[in-house]
Amino acid sequence: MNNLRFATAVHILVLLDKFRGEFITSEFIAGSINVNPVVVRRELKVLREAGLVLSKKGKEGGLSLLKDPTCIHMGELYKLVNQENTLGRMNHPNPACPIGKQMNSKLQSLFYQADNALILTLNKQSLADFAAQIV
Amino acid sequence: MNNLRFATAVHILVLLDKFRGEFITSEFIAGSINVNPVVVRRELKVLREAGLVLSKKGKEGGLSLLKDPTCIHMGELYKLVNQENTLGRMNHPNPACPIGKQMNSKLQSLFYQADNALILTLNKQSLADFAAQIV
DNA sequence: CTTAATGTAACAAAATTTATTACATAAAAA
DNA sequence: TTTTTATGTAATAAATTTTGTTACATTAAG
Repeated sequence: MNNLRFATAVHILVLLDKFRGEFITSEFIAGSINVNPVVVRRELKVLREAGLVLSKKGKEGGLSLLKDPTCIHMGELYKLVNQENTLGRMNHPNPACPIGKQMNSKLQSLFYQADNALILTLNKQSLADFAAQIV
Repeated sequence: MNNLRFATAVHILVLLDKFRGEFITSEFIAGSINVNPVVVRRELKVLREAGLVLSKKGKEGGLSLLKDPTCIHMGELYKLVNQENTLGRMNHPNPACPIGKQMNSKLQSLFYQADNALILTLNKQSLADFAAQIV
């Protein structure tokens, strides 16, 4: 997760929360985040497909928050934008090594536990909670 | 953390644990992990500087576990190999945007909380615990 | 019909990560 | 003392991932 996706997704959702009821453009969002609009649209696709966001095409179109921000939890969002293991990738150990060949199955369960614990922690905070910190 | 560093560090330490008392070479470790020996030595540098590992140069040299494996905790190890935020990087929002300009300080504290929770979870498991799963 | 928006593919550029080569240094053993 | 075998690390190359950009199809309001 050495990327900007979580930060970008949160930023998008906070803006949508602050402009609840209205439609704002990806251009506007991109201007606030300071990235290319296409990057924003790519992230919006994920949010839309997860049912968090509504998009309206054409003139007077734009984006709008679809789901209740008190029901959008940060862990859920993290899972959405990060499909990989939080603790990173795994090697492909030498199958001829009796120790190495057992490594990945044990790492996998450690990674799984860690991901779950992280998501549970993040789920304690909703988008509404987070956005409320921003005046 | 979209890299192999944590998996690599754990693998190294498990091998050192299994060969406790002996010196094993970075070449041997690399052979088990299936990576270049230089990658292993780079990681060993971090482990050595943190006092986990002892290295002996020259003929008959190699690596050996220095610290008691029941006192090496996974969270500590994770911190060692991952200096960045677990939840990723942050954008550089437009300072002219009243919402955007507040984003990073709030994200920073969320990131901090998440990192702490993750490390606490990982610290419940020691190297000894982890290695014991591997016969 | 014009205008202004999303949606996406295709490609380019940048940044990060891993692999490799080369060689200095150290220490044991012949 | 010389040879052998290790670590340590710099420098560079290659691969992969991430982000940026361009282009254009599609959609809908006015």
